Amino acid sequence: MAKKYSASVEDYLEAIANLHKGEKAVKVKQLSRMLNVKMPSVTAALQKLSEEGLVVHEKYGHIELTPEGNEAADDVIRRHRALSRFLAQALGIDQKTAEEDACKIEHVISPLTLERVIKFMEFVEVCPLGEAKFPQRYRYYLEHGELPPECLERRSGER
Amino acid sequence: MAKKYSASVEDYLEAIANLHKGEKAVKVKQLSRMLNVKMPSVTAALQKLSEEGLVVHEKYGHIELTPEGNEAADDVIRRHRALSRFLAQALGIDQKTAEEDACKIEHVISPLTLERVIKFMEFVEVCPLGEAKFPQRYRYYLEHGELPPECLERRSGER
DNA sequence: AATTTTTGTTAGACTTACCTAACATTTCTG
DNA sequence: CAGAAATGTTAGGTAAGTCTAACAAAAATT
Repeated sequence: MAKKYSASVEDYLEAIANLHKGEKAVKVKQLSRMLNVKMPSVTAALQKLSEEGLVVHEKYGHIELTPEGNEAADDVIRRHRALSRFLAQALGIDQKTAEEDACKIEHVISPLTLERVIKFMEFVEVCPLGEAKFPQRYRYYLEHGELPPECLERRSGER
Repeated sequence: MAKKYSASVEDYLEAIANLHKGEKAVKVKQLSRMLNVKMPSVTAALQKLSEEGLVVHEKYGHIELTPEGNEAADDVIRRHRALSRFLAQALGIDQKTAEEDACKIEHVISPLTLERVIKFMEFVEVCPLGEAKFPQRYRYYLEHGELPPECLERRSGER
């Protein structure tokens, strides 16, 4: 259950799974472009992944994930999605940066923290109080550098 | 300004800076323990760091940071603190896990995301509305698996 | 179908960052 | 202060993961 793979291995698995969703068969070249790596590096990586039983790849042939590889890939993708959503929606980070950071953080985040990130999103979406407007207010704060009017009104006397 | 160092280099700089705050001179052995690495690895790393002008270290002697090394270390520590606070305070993660995750994420987070993490904490602390109680409510949600009473009361009719 | 182009692989090298074993220096202690 | 213990260094190895150059197979083109 949920072995620990290197960042590199996870990247390959993730990329293969994502490419697999397109109609065409997954090729070395595609992976090479997607991962910003030269083709020989892909070949070498696939060899290792095959030996480890995560990928099926015969010389010059298609690239597929084994059930185990698929499971691992799904896990990475799950982490990736949760993180990029969190970064974009909760922290108001632009899509591109959110993607990039998710790509890195997904390899190092602990299961507990991931779970909490997910819970956080749930909570924000579900709680009907001010929190529902939380992201919007936070955006305002980001853009204007000061609290939104509805927050300021009540400030005096508090604290 | 703010060059890009490897995770390993950042770890060494951070550890040296932190140990430096104690009274004693920083020694190889301490670093070795702190970073879970054998002594020869430390020696090798220090050699490289010396060559790069980040550390001053003569054979068998004390270990110190150059101004440049110090600046880099401060930067890492800044990232680390912001992240561990965020994880602990905003996401309600236990101190130990927050520390561990911060240690990893600090090496890969983008400047923008870091800034947003910091801004998020500022906002939560500063906004006088429901958001001030946000972390508490979120904790409740974590512990009980459902929204706190004050949220539930207003649920009907909304959406 | 033969040739060119594209894609994939092999071979071999390099970098980072670790390790163990053996040796050297410092520091502690009797 | 001399020997023992602790600390530090050197030498040499290993593993991951990348690269370039050269070769091989497959696909596309005429």
